[in-house]
Amino acid sequence: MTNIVTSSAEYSITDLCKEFGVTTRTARYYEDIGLLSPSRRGQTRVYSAADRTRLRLILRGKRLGLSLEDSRQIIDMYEPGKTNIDQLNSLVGAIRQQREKLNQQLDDIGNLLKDLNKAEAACIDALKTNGDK
Amino acid sequence: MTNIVTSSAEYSITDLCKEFGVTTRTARYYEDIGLLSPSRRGQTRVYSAADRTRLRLILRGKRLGLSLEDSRQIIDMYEPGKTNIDQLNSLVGAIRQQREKLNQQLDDIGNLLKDLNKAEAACIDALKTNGDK
DNA sequence: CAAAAACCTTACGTTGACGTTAACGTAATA
DNA sequence: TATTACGTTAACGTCAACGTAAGGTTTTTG
Repeated sequence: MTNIVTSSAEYSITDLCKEFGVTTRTARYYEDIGLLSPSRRGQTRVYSAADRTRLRLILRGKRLGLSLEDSRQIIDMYEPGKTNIDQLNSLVGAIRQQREKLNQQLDDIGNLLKDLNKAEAACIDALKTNGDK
Repeated sequence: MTNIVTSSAEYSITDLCKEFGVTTRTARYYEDIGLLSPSRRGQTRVYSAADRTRLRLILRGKRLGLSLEDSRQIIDMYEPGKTNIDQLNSLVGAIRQQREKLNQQLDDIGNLLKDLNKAEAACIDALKTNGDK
């Protein structure tokens, strides 16, 4: 259940997981590998809005077929904490690489959608032709 | 569909795999699980244009984060060999489901691209500001 | 106040998608 | 003729991303 007193949002592990349709095992696993790091109240995990956002980004990545390491990279892009120039430069490179991959995906999706349209049309046609046999 | 003069192109396993940048192990594995079924000349595999197309579709699926089983489903859509009406209907359902997933992906990619643009801009800005330290 | 619910850690198990090694056959080539 | 290149099967290994107990606290609820 959500908290009224502390207005800055907090989530229990089950609440958060239910919201995104993943198991608690998943959230704990993401913590194990350092993708999430909720604070603690005693032993119990307390997830902040920022944690929630990170999880959202991770799952978006998954929908796109990214590995968790890919997602980690991308999420790290949002917080270029270390202002080392070399790091920034390689970051720009990584960003452009990701963008190329995404453009390839866009292309693939377009083609696949076309294929699906054709397949559906053929199906419906077969249903019509065959429907009155 | 494609074939007019039986332009029977043939490919060896290494040629095909080199063309698509996968290992022969991969092609054999796809055969193991029934995703490819090249003919044989003696023991040796002989891949046809149709086999090549199937491989291309499988790899396109992979780029989109599909599992091999997903790709199998989709590829099977292209050959609705069995004109059972129930199958056709469920096929149409599957097609629409895939389309929804793809639309979700389109949305995700759009957002991710936006994020990457922002991240890149921030990087470049940091480089400019910091470049003359 | 007892039982159920929700939290925790630890640790072994599983699945998909191949990698890798071994052991061998065949065919062209130096 | 021997080396190289390409083909084969069989089988164990690996890695990511969790699933699934097992066993223990704490909190909530009837």
